[in-house]
Amino acid sequence: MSPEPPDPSRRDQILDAAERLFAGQGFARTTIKQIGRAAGVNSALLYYYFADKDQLYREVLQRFVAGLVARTMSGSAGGGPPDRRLRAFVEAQVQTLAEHPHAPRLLVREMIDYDAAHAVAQIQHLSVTGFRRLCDLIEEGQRAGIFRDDLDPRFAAISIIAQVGWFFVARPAVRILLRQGPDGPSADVVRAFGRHAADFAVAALTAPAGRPRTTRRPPRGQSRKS
Amino acid sequence: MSPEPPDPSRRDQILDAAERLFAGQGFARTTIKQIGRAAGVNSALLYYYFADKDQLYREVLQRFVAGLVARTMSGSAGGGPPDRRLRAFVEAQVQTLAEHPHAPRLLVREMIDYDAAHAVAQIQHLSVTGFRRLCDLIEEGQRAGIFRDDLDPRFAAISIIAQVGWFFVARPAVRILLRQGPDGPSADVVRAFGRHAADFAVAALTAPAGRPRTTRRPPRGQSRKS
DNA sequence: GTCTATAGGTGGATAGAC
DNA sequence: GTCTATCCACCTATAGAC
Repeated sequence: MSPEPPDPSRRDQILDAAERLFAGQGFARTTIKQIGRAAGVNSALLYYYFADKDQLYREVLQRFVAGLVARTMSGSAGGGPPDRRLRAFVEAQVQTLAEHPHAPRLLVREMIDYDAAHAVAQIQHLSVTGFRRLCDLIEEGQRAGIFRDDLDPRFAAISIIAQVGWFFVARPAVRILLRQGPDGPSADVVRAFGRHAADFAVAALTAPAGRPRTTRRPPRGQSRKS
Repeated sequence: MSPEPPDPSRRDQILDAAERLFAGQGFARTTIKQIGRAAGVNSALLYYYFADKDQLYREVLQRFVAGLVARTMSGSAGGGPPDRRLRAFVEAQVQTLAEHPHAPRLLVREMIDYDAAHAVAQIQHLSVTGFRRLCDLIEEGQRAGIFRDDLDPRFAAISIIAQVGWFFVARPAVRILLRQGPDGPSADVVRAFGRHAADFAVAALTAPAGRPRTTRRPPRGQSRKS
């Protein structure tokens, strides 16, 4: 494929191949031999570097999540008003996922197939960094009065993350819905959706300018507290 | 579990067991023998009713999607202003998924594992009904002037569906993020999130009362048109 | 470190009795 | 229609030569 890059250190070479395959066809359907072949090594060698298929999978996940966290964190860091940082957060999320299109599939598959049994540690990490950062951002905006304060920050954070997550996970459906080509939405459309998601989030959070919204809503005593 | 309902027609009995298992642990990890055991029949019998494991899976999907479509459609039907119907749409989506908590996992797994190869037909069906209905709703609200018109209706529809879809698919993560028990968010929290999602969607779509939003946004020539 | 060869286990699917 | 018994393919993981 490429003229044999000197030495991606074998180990990474295997991890790369594994990431591609796991993301592309899932854990179960990916065989050790496929990974070996794709990595250009004998399949038995995998057992020299990794204890078993399970551990290999966990390491792939770990490597990826670490990168994702680093990216989104740095994206929303720095100063500026909360809405600006919120926007940056969303766009960093989109950009990272656009560069690793199969990455979200890895995470989601993990959640779906194993109830995140392999990845609880990584997801917990994500939760105490990315998610928390987003919640803090929202709360800050609420205190500052530029975000409406009748939305639960944690729910809002989920809604915001969901937009982008779903867009990538449901790629095949999105492809059909938007009438895109067989490879899924083009890079242009992905970027456009990123801007949209940021707009949508900011619009939902922005406090209405004075007049109440069109819909009624009872005070609703925050039913979640246990 | 229940005192042996007389005759769920064997076939459905098998489909029920298969749906539970496929949703719970995925296609690959679910074995024919497991399904047989769970359905209380011999595994060989499955081949009397279904050609192979693949076809059984497709029938499970089909049965479920049909139900989902029927529900969300009737939920958003009827009269009322667009924002009210939008709210009804979201809440119908939540209610259906809450009653079939593993259902979205089935669909998503299908997209992730096989790029929706098994389910293109069903997804296309969803797209020409549920999704289109939602887009129409949004456009109607835009024409009526109660929804802002600077959002792309199809993107907005994706954002709206994403909230709920993600909430259920990412259940394990949501569980951790919201600090819920091992079984995932409680019924109360699910309902509360449903209300939130409707609020969030309506808030994002509702036209600002006069003054422009706080963030700048270039005219942006709808980069998606090819 | 990297390979060959193979043991050991499991799952999808079929044959055929009842 | 439903079951018993079994075949065959394939996959993970190990043993051991180089």
